[in-house]
Amino acid sequence: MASTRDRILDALQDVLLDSGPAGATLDGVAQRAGVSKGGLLYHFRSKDDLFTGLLDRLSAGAAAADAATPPEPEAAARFFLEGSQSADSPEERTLLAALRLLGTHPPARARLASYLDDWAAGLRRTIDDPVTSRLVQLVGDGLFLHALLGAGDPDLDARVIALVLARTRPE
Amino acid sequence: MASTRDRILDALQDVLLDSGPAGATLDGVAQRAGVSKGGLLYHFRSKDDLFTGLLDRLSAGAAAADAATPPEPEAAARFFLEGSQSADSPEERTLLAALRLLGTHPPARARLASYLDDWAAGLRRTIDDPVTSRLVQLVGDGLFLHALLGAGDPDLDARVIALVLARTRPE
DNA sequence: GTCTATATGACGATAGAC
DNA sequence: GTCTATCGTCATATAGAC
Repeated sequence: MASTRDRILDALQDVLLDSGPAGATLDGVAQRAGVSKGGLLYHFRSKDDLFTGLLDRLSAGAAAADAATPPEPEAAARFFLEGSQSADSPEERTLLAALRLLGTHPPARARLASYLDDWAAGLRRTIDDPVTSRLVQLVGDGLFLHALLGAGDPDLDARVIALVLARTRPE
Repeated sequence: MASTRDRILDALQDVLLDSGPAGATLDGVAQRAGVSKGGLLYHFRSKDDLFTGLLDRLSAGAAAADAATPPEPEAAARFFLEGSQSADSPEERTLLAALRLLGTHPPARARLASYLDDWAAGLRRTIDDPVTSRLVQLVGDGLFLHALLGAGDPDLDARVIALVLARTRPE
C-alpha cells in the first residue's frame, strides 16, 4: 500500500516529466496526487522540502543499482550501458525527474553528481582496469544524455557498445 | 558595437547561469541589460520570444563549431573531447545557459538535440569509421555531463581520452 | 525606441475548521 | 490528516507618455 507521501512524490515525478519545473506548482502536484494543497503541505512543509524528498528517493535507488550490478566485468558493463539508454524502470523515471530540478533547485546538482558516482561504484568494483571502467561510465553517460534529449541512433550505438564491451574481456 | 538586442541576450545568459530559470524574470533580465522592462518587451514580444532568441543564437554557434573542426581525424577528435570538458568560450556559455531552459521552455529539448548533432557533424565528416566517430561523440558527451555536474577526475579522464584518440589513428 | 504605470493573474504559505 | 479560505508577493503583459 503506497503511503500518501509516496503518492505525492509519484505525482511530483509525473508533473516534472511532462510539464517541467514550471508546471511543478504545489497546486499542480497536489491535484495530481489527489490531495489538496493543505494536505500536501502537511507531508512536506515547503516546496524545497518536497524537492528534497524526491532527491532522497533518488539516493535510495543508487544503492539498489549498485547491489544489482552483476559480478562479471562484461556483464556489469552491459548492465550499465543498457540501463543508460532507456527510461522505463521506476528508478529511471526518478532520475529523469530529478534532472529537471537542475537550475531550479540548487542542491540538485551535487546530489545528482553523487548519484552518478554511486551508480558507477559497481563498475569500479567489478572492472579491474580503472581506465576501462571510466570509459564504460563515460560512454554510458553520453548515451544517457542522448536519451534525455531524445536523440541517438540505436543501431550505431549498439555497435559502439559492442566495441566497448570487447575491452572488458581478458585478452 | 553590440546591439541592444544582443545585450539583452547576454543578460539573459548571465541570469540563467547564476540564478537559473527561476531568476530569469523579465525584470531581472531587463535590469541586468540596463534597459527597462518595456524596453525589453519592444525587442522581444514575450518571454517565450526571448528564449527563442537564445536558442537561435545557439544554433548559429553550431555552424561555427563545425567550421572550426580540424581536418585531421585525431586533431578533430581532440578538438571535440577537450571542448567537452570546459565552459570558457562564449559559445559554451550560451550552451550552458540554453541547457537550463530544459523543462521550462518545451522547444529547448529538440533544439539542443539538433545542436549536439550539428556539433558532431565535424566528427562524422573527418573520421571515416562511423563507429569510432560515434564513440568519440559519446565519450565527449559523457565528459560534458560530468563537467556540467561538477564531477569528474581529470587525470583518469585524460587517460580515457588518450585511449580513444589512439583509435582514430590509422594502424 | 525606451520609459512609467497599471491590470491581471498565479504561486507559496498560513490559519483554522472538521 | 486532510480540508477550505485567505493573505501577501511577485511575475507577465498592456497602454500610453515621452
